[in-house]
Amino acid sequence: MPLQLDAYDKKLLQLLQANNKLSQRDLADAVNLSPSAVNRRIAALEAEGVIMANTAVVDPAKVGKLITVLVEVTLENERLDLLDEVKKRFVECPQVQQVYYVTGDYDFLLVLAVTDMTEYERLTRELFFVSGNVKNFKTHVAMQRSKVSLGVAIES
Amino acid sequence: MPLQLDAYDKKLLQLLQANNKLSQRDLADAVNLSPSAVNRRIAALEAEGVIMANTAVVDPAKVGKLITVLVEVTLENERLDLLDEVKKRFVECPQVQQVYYVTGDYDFLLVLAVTDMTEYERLTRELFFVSGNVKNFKTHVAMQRSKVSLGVAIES
DNA sequence: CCTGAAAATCGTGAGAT
DNA sequence: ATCTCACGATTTTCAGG
Repeated sequence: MPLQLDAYDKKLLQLLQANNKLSQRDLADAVNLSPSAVNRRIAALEAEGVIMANTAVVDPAKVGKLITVLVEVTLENERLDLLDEVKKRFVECPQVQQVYYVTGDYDFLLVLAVTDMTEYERLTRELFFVSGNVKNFKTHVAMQRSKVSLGVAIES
Repeated sequence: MPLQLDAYDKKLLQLLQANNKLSQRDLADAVNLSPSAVNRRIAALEAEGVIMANTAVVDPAKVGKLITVLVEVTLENERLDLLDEVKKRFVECPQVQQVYYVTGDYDFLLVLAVTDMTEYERLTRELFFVSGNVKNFKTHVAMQRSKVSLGVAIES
């Protein structure tokens, strides 16, 4: 499943993860290919799903989301349909950035970007109490977001 | 510090978080402005740091990073210089996607994308044992990455 | 602040290697 | 697979409201 990526593809992925607004000409210069070769390779990487999305990263603080919260959630019951129901609720909440279903002493880890603790408290009600399937949750407030990316290390 | 963003800016941010490759003309149509107005506003959002980066999101699995690991790290000593030293090590590691310094019963939460558990084990040595300031760490392997984004909810 | 047009730059497909 | 070239589209700047 890890596809065949040659050195050109890897270099392009590194560059595009850092800045996907680089022109295909500049990319071409950087990797020593022609612009049209770059164009084709990027199209292929997108078609194969290696590049899943192209996004602007917004600073939460600059749009009023001053608080990042990490939440460990433990379920009452892990029956598949109940699990999916609660997962769906997490995923669809716009303040929830990330949802991981994990091994270990809790079931989900959530990352949220919220305006203030009042908003967070309201969300806890919507996300955890309404369902009835959440046994407990533990809240951690992030004092620092020292590194926040989705960047993947691409080995040369 | 939450800047003055009008309805146009907010709509543009929503659209660009979903897809920053939309042409300025399409954006202009979507928000009912001229393309050049859109151009100016995006430039301003980038200059103000509201848009922090423009990135291609890579599927970790497609480039061989099959495992996502969440790690809770507890330090021995939170003296500022020691804290910065260990934080720096975390941030600079390319397999580490995210570093949060948090309140609660541990100090850091890390998100890593790794090839396999062998690579993770090697990294634990580099990141946790070499420093000497890590009291303990708890590893959670993500069975599902149900939602992974840096998207911020922009209230209309 | 905006619009609209001109100028510069860029993406993309055709054809040849 | 690749490159070069040319065309159409896009971005960007600037004059005027």
